[in-house]
Amino acid sequence: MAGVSTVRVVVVDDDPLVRAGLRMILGGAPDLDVVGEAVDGQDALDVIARELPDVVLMDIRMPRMDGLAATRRLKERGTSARIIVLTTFDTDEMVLTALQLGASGFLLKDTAPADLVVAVRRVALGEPMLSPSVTNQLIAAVTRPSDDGRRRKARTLLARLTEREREVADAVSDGMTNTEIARSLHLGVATVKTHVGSVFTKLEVTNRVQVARYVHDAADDR
Amino acid sequence: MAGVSTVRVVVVDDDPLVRAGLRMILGGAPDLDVVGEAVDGQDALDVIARELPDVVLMDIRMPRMDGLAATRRLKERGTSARIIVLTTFDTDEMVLTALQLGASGFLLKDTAPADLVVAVRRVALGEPMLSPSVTNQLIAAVTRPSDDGRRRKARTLLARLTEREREVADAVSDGMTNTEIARSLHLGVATVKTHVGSVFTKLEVTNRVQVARYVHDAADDR
DNA sequence: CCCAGGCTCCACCGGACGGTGGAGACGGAG
DNA sequence: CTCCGTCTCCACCGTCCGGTGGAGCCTGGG
Repeated sequence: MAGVSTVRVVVVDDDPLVRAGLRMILGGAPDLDVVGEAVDGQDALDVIARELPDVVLMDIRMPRMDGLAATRRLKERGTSARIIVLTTFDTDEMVLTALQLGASGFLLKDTAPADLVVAVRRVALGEPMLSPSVTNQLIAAVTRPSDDGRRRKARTLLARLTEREREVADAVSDGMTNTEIARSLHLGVATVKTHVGSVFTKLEVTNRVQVARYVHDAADDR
Repeated sequence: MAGVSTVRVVVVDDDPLVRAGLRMILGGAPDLDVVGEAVDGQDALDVIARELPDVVLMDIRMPRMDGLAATRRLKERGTSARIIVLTTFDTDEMVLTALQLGASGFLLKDTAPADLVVAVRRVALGEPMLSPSVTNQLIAAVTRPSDDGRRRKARTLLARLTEREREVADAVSDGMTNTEIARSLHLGVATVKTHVGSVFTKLEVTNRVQVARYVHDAADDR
């Protein structure tokens, strides 16, 4: 895909100095070709549609349409361009949002020129490229021990349930009525009521919404 | 911290050929110094305790004690050494486990020698270093679009609720009865029932457990 | 062998829930 | 001003839920 020969790049930033700087840095590499510039997200959509670049360097903070919105639009219309988000700040939320939108890279503006060139090359090849601090955020996001307290408690309590009770509890937390559960498990309604009752006792709750809470807490993956 | 001058490295792998290879690659860099080798996790603990390296290149698959277990032990005893996990395979689980244990890097054994040297230097400086495919796994882990679908739907539907209805819906999903909600919001039970009713209509559900599902889906942060 | 525990079911009851239709007050949009 | 939406409440009614106290059945362990 793309540049076996030359990697076509579009630079999107509202600051003329930044655009000039990027053009100079990337232009210094013989295998990179800055084929277009845009000053905001709206502009970027046009330029990218026209130039069909391999890689887009996209600022986030821009007037009219910001870089994340532009990235969303591009991905929606199935662009083949890989997008590197380039920003001064790396707030947690922006990083996750950008990556969820399908950005291939997330670089801080303090990235060394040489690294920037490397990043563009790698992204053009389909590899991801993140600044170290962004990588750290990603690791932190994945590592998070979640809501350990509630989850442990929920698991402990749920572990006391018998097989059948567990099935019933699951059905309850799916929002089913006793009658529906009875049908679904091929049981009498009376039996379901018995099971639901012992689930209440074992989980120390008094209504089915609270059962749903426990079940969902315990299931909460990741 | 550590190597302003020389980065002290320990290589841990049960395969003599791999150790020799790594020693050659890293030894070729004047600022890197391979100060020790270990053939398994158990051995590694001793060598690292003795040599106090800046960076450890740690294989996962090893006899006696594997690399992940060794990493855990090292971190438990508060080692200052940064650990790069080096393996042929990059299963999802191993990656997450390694990072949760505090590994600073996760590289595949097909990493280019030059990149390996770069990785050791960066990790020595406290930066993370992941192979592209590992980064992709992390991104995938964070992206999970499945959750997103339910969540968007839930948010959309919940957005239709009025302020009051939203409060009532929250109370409902906390497992409160109508009477409790009435007391907590200083309302008549009749009013609560009305609100609950319109919540059902707007969310297109028929009982309060299903309301709890929507509310929790929409709230599901991370 | 018996007993404990799990699964299945039953009857009864009061209270909570869910659906329907209405009403008065208030505030903002047209 | 009138209309519309929101918030507040009311009454009625059938259903479902949750609690209590049973009862058989089967399996596995002491």
